[in-house]
Amino acid sequence: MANEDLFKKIIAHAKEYGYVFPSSEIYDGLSAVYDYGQYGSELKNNIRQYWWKSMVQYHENIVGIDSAIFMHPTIWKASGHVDAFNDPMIDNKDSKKRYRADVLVEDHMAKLEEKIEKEIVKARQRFGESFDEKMYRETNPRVSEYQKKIDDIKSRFYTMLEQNDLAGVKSLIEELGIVCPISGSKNWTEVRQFNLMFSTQMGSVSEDSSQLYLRPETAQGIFVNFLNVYKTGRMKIPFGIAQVGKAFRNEIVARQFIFRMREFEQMEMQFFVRPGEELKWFEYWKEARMKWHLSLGIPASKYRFHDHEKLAHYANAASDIEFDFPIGFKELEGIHSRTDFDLNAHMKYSGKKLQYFDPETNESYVPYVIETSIGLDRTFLAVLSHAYTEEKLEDGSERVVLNIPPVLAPIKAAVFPLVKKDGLPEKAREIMDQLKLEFMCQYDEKDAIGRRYRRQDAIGTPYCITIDHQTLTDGAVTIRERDTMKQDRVPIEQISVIVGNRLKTIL
RNA sequence: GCGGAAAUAGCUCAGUUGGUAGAGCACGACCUUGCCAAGGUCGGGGUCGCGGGUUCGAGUCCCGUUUUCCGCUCCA
Repeated sequence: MANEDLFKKIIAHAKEYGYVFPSSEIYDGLSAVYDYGQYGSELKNNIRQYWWKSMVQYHENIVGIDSAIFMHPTIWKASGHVDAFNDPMIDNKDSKKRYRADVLVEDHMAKLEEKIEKEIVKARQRFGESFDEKMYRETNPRVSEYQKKIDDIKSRFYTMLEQNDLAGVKSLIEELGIVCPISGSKNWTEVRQFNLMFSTQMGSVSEDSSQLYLRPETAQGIFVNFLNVYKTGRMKIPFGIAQVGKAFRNEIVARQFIFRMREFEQMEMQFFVRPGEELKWFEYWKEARMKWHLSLGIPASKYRFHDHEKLAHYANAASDIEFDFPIGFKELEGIHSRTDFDLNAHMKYSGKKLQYFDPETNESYVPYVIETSIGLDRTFLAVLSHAYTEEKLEDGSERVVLNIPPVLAPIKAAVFPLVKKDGLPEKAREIMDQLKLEFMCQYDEKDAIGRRYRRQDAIGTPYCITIDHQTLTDGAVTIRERDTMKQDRVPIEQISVIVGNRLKTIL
């Protein structure tokens, strides 16, 4: 596929031009961990700021927080992560398929249940109205045989899960003669536990209570601060709490460059609303978030919604904004209606009353929550992969240019003296020293002017400012625009206005 | 985690049947010059991913391992 080649080129470009490096590279790297380089960290910062401005600064009813990565371990029990993120997995060696070991056993039990149901249906047909199901279950030898098996499996199996007895689970699977639905073989690997949460210790004690998790999502930091922010910020529903921060998931397979990493950054906002109004706000935020994406100047055809049919345990509506990456349409942002699941859970586990007193209705209630959760690294990848352009110019030459939205570009302007003599570098330095107070700028006097333009194209700098001999007499410079390669002669005083104007493409 | 492929300079790669590493670009200095890349001279940079083994001798053959890519699998 041509797109795979494109993806490889983007990854190579990202490394070659200081956007993204493999982590710990001189030590052979670390799987699925990446570092942002000198331009990458600028771009990432700019995306983060652009999001923060549009969410927090432009919404009077949304405030931002920055909660710790370490949190009380009980939070992850309340959120459901401790249960949902612990899956025993088993592979079939013949089909190479992987299954959740607990699901295999549960499916087996479901099959036995089905057999019982069949017997009962048959018996009901036979006995007609006089059929007593309860009696039949207890007395029929075949049915009670099945039931005994199920009860036996249940009692052993759930003990095994609780005690983390993975070897036991494996021998149970073998004992039950469970076969792989694909290969039909019983050739199983060992059962392994995949805990999607990273854990670590706090303090020097090795007790259970000191075990901590690195947060697998930032949302919980907002929920547990709901009361603090609501009270101290004098917030009135509907209101939102936003946060940007790292989250960690020990993915079984983390791949595809920075698309799926084990350490990643989320930009989240939890919007608290009156129960019953959540679906209205869900639609509102779906639209608002799509607008944000389109404000970056990336065409609408690159985005689409994907409404979830299968909802997570906490949600009553969910939709993803997907982006057309070189690897296909993939999730970029999720908008979820999380109901009151999280606040209720924390209320239950903490014993604190996480309610809102509505002065309009004089009622207290647990607010419902609409969540917008966008991957910062994924947005970075979306911007970068859309920006990467290989152009064939009229004169037959080629250039590689990053058409990054100017507001996000790492370097806003580059300053060049046309030649390295005749006082041009001095003049250029003068302009540089002024401009860099306002924008991220770069000074370059090496190599031919054309080559310097191309270097800036490759890192996505929207403007190049060239100082020539004439500048010394007329106080004007040449300003060259990245996308069109057009040049204009403008007075020095106007540079900052022109560069600044292009950065105002916000919403 | 399974299967397949790959790993040589910052990048793209060459390196014959095994005989202790090359090119272009990039980078640095100097010279020349200038409005859309690749002038000249000189220079820096590699224990060939890592660890074993075979061999008088391994970038080259064998085994292991790490990382990356593709497919499967998984995915709040």
